[in-house]
Amino acid sequence: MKRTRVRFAPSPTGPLHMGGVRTALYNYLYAKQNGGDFVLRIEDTDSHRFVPGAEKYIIEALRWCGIYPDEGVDEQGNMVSVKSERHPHAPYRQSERRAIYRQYAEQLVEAGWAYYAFDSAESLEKARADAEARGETFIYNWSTRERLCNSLTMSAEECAARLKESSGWTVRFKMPKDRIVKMDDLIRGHIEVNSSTLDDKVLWKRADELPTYHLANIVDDHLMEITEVIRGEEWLPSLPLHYLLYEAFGWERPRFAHLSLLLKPVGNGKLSKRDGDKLGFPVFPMKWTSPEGEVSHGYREDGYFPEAFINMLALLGWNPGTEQEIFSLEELVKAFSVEKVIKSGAKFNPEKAKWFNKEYLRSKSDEELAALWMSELEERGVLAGSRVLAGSGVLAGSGVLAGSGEPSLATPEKVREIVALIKERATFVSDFWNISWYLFEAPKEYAPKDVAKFWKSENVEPALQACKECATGEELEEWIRSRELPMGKIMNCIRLVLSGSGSGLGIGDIIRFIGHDEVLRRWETAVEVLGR
RNA sequence: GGUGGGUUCGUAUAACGGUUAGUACUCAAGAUUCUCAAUCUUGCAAUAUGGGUUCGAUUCCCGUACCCACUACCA
Repeated sequence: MKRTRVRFAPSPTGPLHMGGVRTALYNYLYAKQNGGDFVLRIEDTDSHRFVPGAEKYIIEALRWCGIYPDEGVDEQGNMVSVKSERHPHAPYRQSERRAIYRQYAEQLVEAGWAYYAFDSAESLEKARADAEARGETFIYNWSTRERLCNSLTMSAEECAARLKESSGWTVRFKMPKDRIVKMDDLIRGHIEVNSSTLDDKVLWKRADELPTYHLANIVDDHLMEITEVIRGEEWLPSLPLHYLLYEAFGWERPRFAHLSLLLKPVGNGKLSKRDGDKLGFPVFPMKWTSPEGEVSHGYREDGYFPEAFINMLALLGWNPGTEQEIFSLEELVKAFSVEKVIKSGAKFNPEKAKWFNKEYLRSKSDEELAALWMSELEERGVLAGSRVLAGSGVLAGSGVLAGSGEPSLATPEKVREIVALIKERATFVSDFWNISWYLFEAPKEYAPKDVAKFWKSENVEPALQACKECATGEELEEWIRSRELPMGKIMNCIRLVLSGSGSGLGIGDIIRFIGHDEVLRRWETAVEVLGR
């Protein structure tokens, strides 16, 4: 049995988007499930579209997701250029492999599977325009190659002379006429295409003296002993070419699986960078700043847990056939199967992404969540031991957590207790503050709508009296009940005083955290601001 | 235009050719609570379309419509 080897081969033309992450994930799951290798290869044969930083971003993004390539990337997160036991197929960047490809292009020409073409960009453009004028479509293949400028239409001498000139040349694949190419896809099943409809694809580019994707890809997949190619659907139309290339080289071909595309949440079409910015959700795993300075959101910075992100992505276009929805990476490795990958494109649903994060958030321990929240609390200056407000150098004195009666700051212990109280109400750690800020600071203003509703003397007087006499939520309830006063109205009046609005945590909980003295202090402020 | 792929509630999806077409998200209602959130219960809501094969079709075949991808010396 051959060892399973798959690869993820992105092009560093920009940040990896979530569709790319999903492709990488499926490859990774497939490799691990079969005890095989997951290789990362960088396909940078397009020198014009190269974007600095993109490669680094891709590697970092995969690491954030917990996807570590077995081959191609070293422990420091750099692409490997030198062969070693761990990385026997180095280099893994195609630009560093340029010397390898040339011979294969020539081999194909010698074997009659390809030919040299000398047509200028202008002449091809003209041919296209002429065809269009006649209402036809120009296609460089069996139907036209006899009339164009290539090694098939000129003498060997002339061709040799042309090759010596600096004018440049390309190598084109000589797509056979009328061959039914029979293909099999792990996801889509059997597919047949008549080769007559295909064109003579350029294999070797004159422009930068590099192979095109098609050549480099097949050569590298062969050299790197790839057994399964799992890639995006956009490659399906070139699958016949790739089949024929394997045949031309006489190589055993890998098995193929073409993944459907990720579609935008509304309307049609594939998910693009623009949609995210427009509809307010990230399409990238991490924040990305383009060389021009344009910033795009990332799941990481927006507060998503990598496990939630990965889980959500895994179920977008695949499901195990059971009703389980929450999967760890290890569970995904066990449950995944390419055959169950959905054929049709999946519209991405940002709401569901949030739901996943919420699920993961509540499954985390209070300690872990508290730890994640600490830096924000520190910046806000409400933490015991962090006296200085970030940037301002002002002493933090507004913290009022229960204790001595003097304004006091939150201890890690308190923070953990607060987290336990609020985590079920949050989707992100960044929601915590909005939910619980009034446990750390006294409200400075009061929601007008709730003031109008609850700040009435028939509520205010008993509410104040109750707060003076009771130290806990239970006592308060008993106090109100025994006097047969309207519970909701009185409680909301108190909540208004304590939190500045008519909605939020339970009164008992608030009092427990801020203490009785602080309750009375907040009453003083409220009466001052709102009158009686 | 050509070639290929696709089509089950709004979204993601389930259903050996036999199910009251299931589940989750969203939404709505009710329960609960001092409010909100959470939670629980209930509800709304789908097999694109026309033929065929079959005792029986979401499932198999053909046509149509619609959507997507590809159609570069991009990947």
